[in-house]
Amino acid sequence: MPAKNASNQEPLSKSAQRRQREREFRYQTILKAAETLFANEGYNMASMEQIADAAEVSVGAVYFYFKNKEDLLIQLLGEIGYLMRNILGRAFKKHGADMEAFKQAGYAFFEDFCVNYPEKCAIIFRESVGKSPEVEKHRKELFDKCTNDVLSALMTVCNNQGYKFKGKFSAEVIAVSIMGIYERVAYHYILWQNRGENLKNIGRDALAFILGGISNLFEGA
Amino acid sequence: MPAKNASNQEPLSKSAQRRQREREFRYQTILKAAETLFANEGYNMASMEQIADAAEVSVGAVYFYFKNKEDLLIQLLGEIGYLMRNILGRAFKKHGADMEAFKQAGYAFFEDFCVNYPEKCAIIFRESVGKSPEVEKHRKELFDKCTNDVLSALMTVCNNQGYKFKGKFSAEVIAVSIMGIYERVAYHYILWQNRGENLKNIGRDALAFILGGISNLFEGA
Amino acid sequence: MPAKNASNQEPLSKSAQRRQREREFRYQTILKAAETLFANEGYNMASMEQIADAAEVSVGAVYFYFKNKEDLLIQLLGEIGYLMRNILGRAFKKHGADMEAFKQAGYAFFEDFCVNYPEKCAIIFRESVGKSPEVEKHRKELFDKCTNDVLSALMTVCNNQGYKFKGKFSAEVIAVSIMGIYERVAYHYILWQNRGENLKNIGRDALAFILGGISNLFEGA
Amino acid sequence: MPAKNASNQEPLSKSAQRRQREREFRYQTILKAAETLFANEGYNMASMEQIADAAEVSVGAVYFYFKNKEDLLIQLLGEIGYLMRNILGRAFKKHGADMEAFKQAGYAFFEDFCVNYPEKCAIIFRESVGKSPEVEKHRKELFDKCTNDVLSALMTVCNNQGYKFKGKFSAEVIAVSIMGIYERVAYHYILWQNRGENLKNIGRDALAFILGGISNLFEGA
DNA sequence: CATGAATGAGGATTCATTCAT
DNA sequence: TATGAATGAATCCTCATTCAT
Repeated sequence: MPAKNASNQEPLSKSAQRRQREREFRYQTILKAAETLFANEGYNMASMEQIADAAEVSVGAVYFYFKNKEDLLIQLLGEIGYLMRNILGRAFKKHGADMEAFKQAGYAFFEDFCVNYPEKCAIIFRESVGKSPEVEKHRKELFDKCTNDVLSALMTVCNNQGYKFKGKFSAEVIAVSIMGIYERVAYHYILWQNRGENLKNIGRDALAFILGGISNLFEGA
Repeated sequence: MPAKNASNQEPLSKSAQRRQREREFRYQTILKAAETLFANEGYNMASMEQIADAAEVSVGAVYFYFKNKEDLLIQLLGEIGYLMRNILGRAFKKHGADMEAFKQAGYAFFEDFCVNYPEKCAIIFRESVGKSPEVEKHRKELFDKCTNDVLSALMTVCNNQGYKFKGKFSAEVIAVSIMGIYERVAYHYILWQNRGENLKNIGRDALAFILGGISNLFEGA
Repeated sequence: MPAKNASNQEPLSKSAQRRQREREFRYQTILKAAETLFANEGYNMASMEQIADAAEVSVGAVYFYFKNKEDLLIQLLGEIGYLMRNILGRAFKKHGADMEAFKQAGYAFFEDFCVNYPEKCAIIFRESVGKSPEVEKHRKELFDKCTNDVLSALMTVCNNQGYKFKGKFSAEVIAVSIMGIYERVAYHYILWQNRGENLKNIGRDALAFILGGISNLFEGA
Repeated sequence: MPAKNASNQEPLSKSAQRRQREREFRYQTILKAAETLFANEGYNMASMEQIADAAEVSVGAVYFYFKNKEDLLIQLLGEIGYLMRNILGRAFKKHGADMEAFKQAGYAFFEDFCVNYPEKCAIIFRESVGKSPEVEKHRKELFDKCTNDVLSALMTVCNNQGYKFKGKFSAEVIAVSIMGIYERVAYHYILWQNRGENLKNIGRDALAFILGGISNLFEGA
């Protein structure tokens, strides 16, 4: 992630390459340690020393790779958001970008993202909430991107399948609502009830609800 | 709220009554100060001294009425949750407990609760998230109650209007989803975009989406 | 104890007498509550509110009867010291003020004072130590009085039995030493080992040691 | 004292050695500052900030070396106890472990320990009394060790000199009594009367008393 | 690059004491 | 006299951050 030497195009020496690899490895090790601690102890409770200990580096090293504690959370938010959008986006494209694909993307969110990465769920949906203006800004940006993803997907489906929105319903509100469903269902069943094993069925019900809501707003659906 | 002398049925003396009133008044003053500061500065940034200053009392007085800072947040959560459920519940009952009433309750959430009490929105949806196990417990309890309210309302509508759920869709998942929509729409448009003036239309779109989703899961709707 | 109206010799009215009695009763109730709490929770840990609660009076009432928390401890020290010296003194006089009487006084300390009043032991030997210059002053005065009691008793025995101190041994050092034995034996077996039931035998051993020490310093013993 | 790297046997690098030394030095500096302040101002009155100031470090540094204020007192108790037992033990062994040695050990307590370290006297005999259950536990452990030292010494003398205790006198009670004499004589003449210069003679009188008490309990002494 | 000791501002909390009623 | 709400100074402790080695 940290792009040292980004513009410099001369090939790196062997040892420089190794150092580059080690650097990247350390960066990820620390980030992973922070993720685990933030998720399990809470952002506020997890101290930089604990994070350093868990990553088996010194406190100073953490500050070498990250500006400060907030930065750790922001980077985490970035990586988790990237992964989440990837999982959803890939599922959508893989199934042909029609309404069925939209559903499959929803399933992927629950079954691939939430079930496999409960700690990442805890970070985006719980630990990054209400922390600081800076974090909130990044959080907003991430959620806006996701909302736009959903919105684009909806539009794509419209175009591909010849649907049209009935009346003046704001598609953005629909997208925001869908995000809300994803978020709270994940929070409720993963973070509060720890029922990962049931999430497949839960996700199917949620998607049935969502698709019902969408189809009702279309003409000729 | 603090029920001194709850079981004791002898009528209070005049001066005791006045003290009781002043007591209640102080309690509310401090709670209001905390609400404002938590919403605007953030729970972590707001210090007990600031709260005391804002309420025009001493730090000690805050600790006389509340066990600690966490308790302040928990009481706030309780009062806000009570108000929110009241607004929704009243709107539902007033309109006859049918699907129309369900919709009106949703409108009430957006138009009466969110628009009039943006700070309370900030507390339940942002500042109380991921704070401590104790706060989280109370948050979960509140959201569980709300989910149950929605669930009961759905069931009532079913019975009153002779609807039946198509297939095995879990009504609980639907209820959780609806809560998710309420929460994120409020967060997005009130806390992030500060578009209280548009919330009426936004709420109508959200409700159209929700009702569409519900009706699609009913037989004979 | 609090001698209101000490010099005024006109006989008190009935109601004034009753008030006087009630006043005395309250004073003792509070002092007893403080004793129990100081002994069991420790002087520092026991709050004035706890003391007031235990005595079933208001905080203000405690301050009506006692100047401050320190005063509570000082009064306690006074009363306990008075009781302890009484027990020892009476035993000494009752047995004729000879060496046997000295021994009996020692037995009385262990068997009558320590065994019956472990909380008072905790106050004089533990809770009043190292608290404040003022308390320490009173503690010193009390121990000085006790040391003098022992010293006088020794001298009385000398005179009565025709003994004389061998050489230049300071009788005061002996008296201080004896006080030290009393104190630490009480502390060790009552406060640390809670072995009140064995204290009779323990006291006998201690006294055998003390008497041996004394007799060795006498000529013609 | 703080044994970083205790098991690791590889020789430390030069700079690591220096760090180790500095670490140890700081630790002792802080402890010394605490000792002085506890002894002169009292444990309760001495604030962590004062201690930090006196040691010329930051408050944080104090907490880097010690868990909390209580820990400071406990470590102090440990070091002082170690020193005191060493002084006594060495004197006893140096003089041949007979009754004369026992007496010399007593002299050493008064003349070497009390006179040279009045502040340490204040800590063990005054400032550590009745502070908290944790401190009291350590205090008890220390006094138990001392009592055992005295007991062992007595037994050694018995064996070496062919003495036997007359009757059933509990040697433990004698040991506790001797500790009591040491403690109160030190408290009385050092902490209350500040008569260090007379302590030599005072100690001799106390020891005469003790030895008299002991010899009287022996057969064939 | 890595280390980890040192910093010190900041904040929550306590509790003896006061005083209006 | 009695009450108990109110005060606010005092203090312990945390922990993100820095920087000399």
